[in-house]
Amino acid sequence: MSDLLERLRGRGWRLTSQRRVVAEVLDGEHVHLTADEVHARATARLPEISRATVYNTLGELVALGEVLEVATDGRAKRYDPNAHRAHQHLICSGCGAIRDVHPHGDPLAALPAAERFGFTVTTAEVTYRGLCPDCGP
Amino acid sequence: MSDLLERLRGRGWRLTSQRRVVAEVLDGEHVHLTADEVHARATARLPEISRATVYNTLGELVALGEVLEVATDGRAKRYDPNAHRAHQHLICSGCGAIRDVHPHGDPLAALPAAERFGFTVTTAEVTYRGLCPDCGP
DNA sequence: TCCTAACTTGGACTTTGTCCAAGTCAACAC
DNA sequence: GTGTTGACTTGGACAAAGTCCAAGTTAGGA
Repeated sequence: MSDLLERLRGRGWRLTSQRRVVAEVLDGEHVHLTADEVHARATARLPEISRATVYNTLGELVALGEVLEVATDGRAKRYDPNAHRAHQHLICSGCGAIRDVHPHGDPLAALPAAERFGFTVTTAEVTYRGLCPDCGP
Repeated sequence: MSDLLERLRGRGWRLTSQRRVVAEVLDGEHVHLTADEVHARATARLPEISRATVYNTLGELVALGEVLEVATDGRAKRYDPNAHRAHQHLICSGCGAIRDVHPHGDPLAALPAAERFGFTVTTAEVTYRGLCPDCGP
């Protein structure tokens, strides 16, 4: 993710301290933070950053394809910086913990043409749910 | 769904006019309504039904396994009465239309033990996305 | 160093959902 | 049929998550 900022600058992004901090907070492969969590961590480094800017920046990163938005439940969306390697999510129904997982095969291939109803289908998102070792079976 | 009410009564549910109306609104195989849409349709038949009761009743139907909750995006949850036949969802990124679809095989089987991290995995939910015929390719 | 369009800010506002005390009523007993 | 009672419903207050906007600030090119 360290070169993310350079990549974005190449795309005409204006590099502000706020955007830099948000990108730094999201750095790492296995992070799935809510917007509020991002804001809290960003505030630790840049006390005056506003919620609106965090939302704006996350929205831009998603639009640019650098971050994935994950709507795991009806609650807050989570932001996943691991956008450059296909993966799915495994979520604990007990505590909400999220892991990136890599199932076999391409889930898109499982949907036959007859079940596509004329749609141009582009993505298949799989959410596995269960109980993590801590939450017991 | 017409026998749903009888089934619920057998489970000790008190059969009120409000619950009957909510169940009737959800009747049908290919409905994916938000709580507010359910409330709007319920109000047409029973003007004084409250939002709280609609939320309560939907929550109970979900807990009883008669209705599925579908969190397709970060917006309102949708309620799917087609709970007794396994299926997945295909969503148009343009207009939000939702279709029930039936992919080949069991998506759960695609997740190898090594990718389960000790979780007891019980469900796999697949969301296909793309553009419907009306929204064009 | 200046200029300006782009960015940020705080607060008001919206949407979606939850909670609660008070009132109502379905179902059972008689 | 009537009475009783605990379960159900109601409206309104509240909360969480996110959007919007006018005013102020600033990155980066000239």
